[in-house]
Amino acid sequence: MGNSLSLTEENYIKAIFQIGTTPESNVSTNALADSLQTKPATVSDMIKKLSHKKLIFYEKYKGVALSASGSKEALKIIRKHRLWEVFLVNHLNFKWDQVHEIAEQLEHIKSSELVNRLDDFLGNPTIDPHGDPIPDAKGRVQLGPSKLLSEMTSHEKGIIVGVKNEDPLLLQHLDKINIRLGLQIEVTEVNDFDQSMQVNLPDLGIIFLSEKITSQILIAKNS
Amino acid sequence: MGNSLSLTEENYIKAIFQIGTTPESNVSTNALADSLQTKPATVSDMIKKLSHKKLIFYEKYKGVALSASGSKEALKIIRKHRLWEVFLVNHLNFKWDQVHEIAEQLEHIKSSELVNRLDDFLGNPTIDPHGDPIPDAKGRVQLGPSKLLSEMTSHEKGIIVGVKNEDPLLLQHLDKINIRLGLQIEVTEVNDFDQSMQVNLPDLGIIFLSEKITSQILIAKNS
DNA sequence: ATTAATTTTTAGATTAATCTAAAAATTTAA
DNA sequence: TTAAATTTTTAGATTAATCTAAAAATTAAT
Ligand SMILES: [Mn+2]
Ligand SMILES: [Mn+2]
Ligand SMILES: [Mn+2]
Ligand SMILES: [Mn+2]
Repeated sequence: MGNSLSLTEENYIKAIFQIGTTPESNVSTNALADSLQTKPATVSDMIKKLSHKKLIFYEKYKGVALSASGSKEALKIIRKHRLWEVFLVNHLNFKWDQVHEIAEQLEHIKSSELVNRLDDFLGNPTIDPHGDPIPDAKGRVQLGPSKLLSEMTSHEKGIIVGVKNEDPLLLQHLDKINIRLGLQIEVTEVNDFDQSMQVNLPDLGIIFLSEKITSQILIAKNS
Repeated sequence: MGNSLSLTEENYIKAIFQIGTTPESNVSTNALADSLQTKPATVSDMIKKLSHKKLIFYEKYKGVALSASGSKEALKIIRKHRLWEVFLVNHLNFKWDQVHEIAEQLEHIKSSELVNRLDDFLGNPTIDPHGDPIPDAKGRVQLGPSKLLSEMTSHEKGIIVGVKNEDPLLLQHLDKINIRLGLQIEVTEVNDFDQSMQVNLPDLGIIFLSEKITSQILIAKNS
């Protein structure tokens, strides 16, 4: 392995990993350009380079998918990102809406010794502050099955285990209405017209949630 | 301040700070090229850029010195570097010879909130694992007066407060012969021919040190 | 099945950071 | 105080990452 990825290459690999639903599903040039806030022409150039390095599979006009080594790299970056987020929240008292941007920088620090010691220092956490699973040193992830709150029906119960994205405005709003990971939640009513919901939460009682919110909250698939 | 320094610019600013003995003393193009492991031609280009950004004073063929804003930036980077070193040693159990390289990366993470929270988390340390002073949030350093062990004479006593450089081989050697910060040391003999010394250390007793070593060890100037 | 719209790629430039080789200025030595 | 040595700067290229504009391929719509 005479390779060390540049910061840009790492960001491409991570984006391909996160956009691709399954490891095989191809990611389009435009989707990457959107995600990386760059232009399709730039992406075209870069994917040629990554393909040449055998990190992705690429056929012209057909999009890209990560190779085995590409996936391995992606998981390493994601592991670092999420471990640093745990550090920032658990030890530096950041709020969950403040850590993503800093972790975007810290995920590029190169030292496997550092990552593994950080992992131990944190107590080998399995999820990050947003409920996302943390890959272990070998890149393995243990992801419990979950569904969106918006997919639940009246009288269903479950436990909040994650949020779908890390938009600070969403996270701050959830803070404001006292929704956090680990809470038991029960759907008391679903409004057919706009998919808004009334839910019952411990202590808080019944609150109203729009579909904008319920489609961002992950609930453990019980049993 | 519409400025954010690139990683490269930060490294130049830091190098100028560390090479320049006093804030006024001019740093030569070649000295910078050596320190940054690059070529003089490259340095010439970059110092023009930094001068244009008013981070340094520069006159052709006369070398460079940091401006007030340049110094401020340098101190911010050095603060981050040393705080991260403390974290790595005190919380992740790295040895003092393993942290410099990782800190070279971490010092470029941009978030003043992060640095200040890290500072608090670490208990607002005033020195790093090598005895170097840590600038506070306002860039102030409190540096106790010190001298080199090699400058001491027979029967002088003092306390080891730092090492002059962070070469892992030096640090590992000091570990091996059980020399560390905080030890009381007494010069028992100085050999005029090669400036080698015999010193007395608590528990260890009398050991022999070459000038290569004694010129790297800092002793507090007592009172 | 053509045509139109969209997506993707190529062509040609630009910027930051770097290099080598050569010219210019400064410093050191004879 | 000239000449030699050293240092520093300039000139001209290169590489990575980016852009705009235009061409080519694919996909969607008549
Ligand atoms: Mn994140
Ligand atoms: Mn996260
Ligand atoms: Mn260091
Ligand atoms: Mn240090």
